[in-house]
Amino acid sequence: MSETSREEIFRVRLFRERGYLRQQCSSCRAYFWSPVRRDNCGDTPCTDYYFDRISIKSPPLIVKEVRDRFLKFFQDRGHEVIDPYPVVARWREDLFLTIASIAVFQPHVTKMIVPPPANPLVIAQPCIRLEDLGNIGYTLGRHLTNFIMGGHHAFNYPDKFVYFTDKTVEYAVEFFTEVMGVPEEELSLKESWWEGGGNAGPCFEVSVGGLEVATLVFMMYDVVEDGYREMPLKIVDTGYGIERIAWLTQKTPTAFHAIYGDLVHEYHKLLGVREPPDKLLYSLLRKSGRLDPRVSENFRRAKALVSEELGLPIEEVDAYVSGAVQVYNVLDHLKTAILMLSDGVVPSNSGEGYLARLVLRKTFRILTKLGVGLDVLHKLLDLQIRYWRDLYPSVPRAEQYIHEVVEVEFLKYSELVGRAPSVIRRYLTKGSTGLSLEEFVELYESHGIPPEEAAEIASRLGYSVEAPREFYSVLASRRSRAPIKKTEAVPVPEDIAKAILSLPETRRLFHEDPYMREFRAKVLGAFGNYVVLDQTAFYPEGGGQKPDTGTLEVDDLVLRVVDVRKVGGVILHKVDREVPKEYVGREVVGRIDWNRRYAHMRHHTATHILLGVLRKLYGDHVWQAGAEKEVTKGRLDVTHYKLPTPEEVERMEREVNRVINESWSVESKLLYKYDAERLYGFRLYQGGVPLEPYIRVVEVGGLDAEACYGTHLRNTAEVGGFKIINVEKIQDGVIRFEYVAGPQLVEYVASLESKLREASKLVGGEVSERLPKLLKELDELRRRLQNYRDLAGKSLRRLFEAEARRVSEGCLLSVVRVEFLDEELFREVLKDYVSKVPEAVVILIAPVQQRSLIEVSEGSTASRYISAVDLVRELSSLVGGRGGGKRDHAVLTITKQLSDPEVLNLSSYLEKRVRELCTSL
RNA sequence: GGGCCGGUAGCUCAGCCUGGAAGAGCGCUCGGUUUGCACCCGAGAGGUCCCGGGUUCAAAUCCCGGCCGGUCCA
Repeated sequence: MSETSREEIFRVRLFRERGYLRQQCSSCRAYFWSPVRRDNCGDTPCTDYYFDRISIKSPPLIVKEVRDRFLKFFQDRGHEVIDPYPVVARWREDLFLTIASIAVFQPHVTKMIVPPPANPLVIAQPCIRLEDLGNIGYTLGRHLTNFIMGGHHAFNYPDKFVYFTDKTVEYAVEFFTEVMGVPEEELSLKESWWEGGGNAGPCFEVSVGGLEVATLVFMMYDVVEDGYREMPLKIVDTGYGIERIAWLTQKTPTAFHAIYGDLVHEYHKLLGVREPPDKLLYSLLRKSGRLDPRVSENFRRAKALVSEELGLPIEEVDAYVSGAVQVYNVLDHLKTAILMLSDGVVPSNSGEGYLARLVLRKTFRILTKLGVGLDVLHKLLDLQIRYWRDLYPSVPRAEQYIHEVVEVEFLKYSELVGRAPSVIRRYLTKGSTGLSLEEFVELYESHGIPPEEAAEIASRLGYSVEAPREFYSVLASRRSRAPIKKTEAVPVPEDIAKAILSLPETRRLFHEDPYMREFRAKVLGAFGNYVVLDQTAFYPEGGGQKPDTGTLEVDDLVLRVVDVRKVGGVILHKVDREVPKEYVGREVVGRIDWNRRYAHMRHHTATHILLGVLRKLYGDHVWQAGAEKEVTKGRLDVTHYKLPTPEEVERMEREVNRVINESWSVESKLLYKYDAERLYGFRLYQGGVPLEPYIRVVEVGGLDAEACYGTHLRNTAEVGGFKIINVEKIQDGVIRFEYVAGPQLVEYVASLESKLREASKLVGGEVSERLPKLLKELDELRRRLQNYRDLAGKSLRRLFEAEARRVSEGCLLSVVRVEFLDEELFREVLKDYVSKVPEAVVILIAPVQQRSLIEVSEGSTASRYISAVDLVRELSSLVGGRGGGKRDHAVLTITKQLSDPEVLNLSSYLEKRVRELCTSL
């Protein structure tokens, strides 16, 4: 975009009409607009904060009041109010969390796949951003990990213009001056450029007294490889900082005071932290405008300035501030965690669950440092849950879950902390000079111990180590930013996918009548092994349901359908042979393998019932994390934080079977996306969010409603029966259920019975009766074997003693031949014997079938004269075989049976040789 | 989804790099000592070294595959 046209965008109607001046900031050189002359752009860090000194007509407003005024303002001006979406962006593949109000409409609306729910619209969207997780508190609340973004949006289509820059700026100025009562001359609109999520556009940053309170983005470009490409859709994307506006009206020393009200005091009390006097905080606030307090150097300077101004010792300022910052962190993080948990996140080691764990662990670290435990944690949670009841309706509904799962997480964290010292000790004994940078990294990445903590524990263990300064940069540089590869498995060969682009959507008979087994259709295309029809009852792989198989008959040719795939709206039948082109246009008769399909339908409907039962039993945090429906069984993975007990599993089975017995009807219907969402909420999207304006909703009584492509039974009774056959934890926070329905249940029982029968046959009677007896027998045999081994050991030892000959002062030689091989026993007896007779040299010769063994063992005295391993090497050159060992113990294995004369020769040679070796010293 | 760490006695762990007889502390049992709070002394029991395969005369140790747990990241 050229400079001039970019400038043009910023020259809006209101500026011309009211004589706003375009000026350049003396500090950041950016251009900005204001009705009066100013030296700077009015945003930090170009100015100090002074919003608390501006006289604003609005009374002090809490967050909820600001939100309501914001919504009402835009509602009065023709915007439809849209209910906020969850903070977990389940509808997006590329995001875990809702980071902005516009995220709600990406990508389906911004890519023009689906129209917006209203146009223009306004939304007060709770958002979570964890980028600043480490900086919370230092900026006194300018940065938060959660906030409400007030967004009014207009989507301008090529053929339908709503409004763009002029109106947007007028709304902003009117809102801040008329509704909030900010004197117009205090408004400053800085020209800027916004980019994110693959889109870009010019924007205004609206500031009041140093505080940026809104951003007005005019999204109009796609970011492409070599620059920008104009979008057909021009979007007004605004973000009003609801919390910041509340801060502006309340003029409290920090945004936390404005957001959390009395909770600030109560949290200080519960955490045992001294609350800093307001005077100190205001002084700090003033200093942190021009200095970015996220830079630790700046933060120190700000505190030094405060100390000077108030005449307080720096240590005191330090103590006050660091305590307060910890409290602010706990306030902020717990609220973020509560919001995530309320929207059904289950903490885990991957996905959005990991982010929830991250936030919680950071909080726990502070709590532990402050010496606060579970009881206080529950009180802290209680206070916030009560405080946010009205503003976030999802919070009170999840109250019990929040308490439970936070406790589970806290206990896990405590275990981690308890493990840390022993882990660090292991690293310290390795190197013993302290901890290297490498080791710090490994401690963090493999064990979750942050460097500060590692250093502290190490120094407690008597090592002087400091957390390396370069740690985080090293860590960051390691993060390979490998692009998220979305290698979508190509369902069909690429050339065929291309070839069918021109074909019309296939009429889906399996949706119109899931019970259709036979149908007539016309061949629209034939590509090698693939056939496209004008309509079909064959279900393509999708939604975890396996595809149908069956036959297609054309004239007298019978094609076996081996696979069915969907590309866009076109359904492809893969058959067992090439289909001649001339078949295009002919009529076919399709027959699907009904037993297979009916089994799929049973397992599919059973899956929906089970999910509904699970959500009823555990709560709304139960989300489908994956599912598969086969002929032999169904499989459902769900998010939950602990393995179900056998009693719970029984209860699930009873509940599902009750639903089956009561013959509930199952309804499928096509609904407009936004109607469906309004009716059922986000629980619809258990299996992902279809990017389509109309959604197929499958509803099982009042129990479950899901967006689903699959084929379902008409009535739950047809499921026939239900049994869970396996429950396991496949990942932290994810539980897998496997189950069978209908006739498969009989198959399952039959296979269990046959296994049991086989086992009974093997043990010779009823398994539960025979097994204890067999075990007892085994025990008895073991005991008896032990007796014989003891006996053998004793006689072996007696042999050593009987054969012992004094060959020299330090050597007592026994050469013993045995006719069996029990290396374990040999070792036991040998070791015991030589440990009691230090002069002993015992040579055991065991000539056994394929493998003869010669084992040399020596007492401590004898091993000073003779090296067992040398002796063995010498022997191997004499009689062959391979072996080795150490000075007091060695083994030689010969891969044949030694003959009696050989053994005799060996014995006399050994005697001679040992005598030689002992006396030569 | 990927990287990294770990799995040895009931518990906490050493041994693994560099292959050669399965170890320590705590706990447990018995005996002595003591009867003041982590007693002390002596003796003893306790092992699928996670599983499977490979290399080797020889594998807890080396290599490959898997399972389980943990952790960091996307």
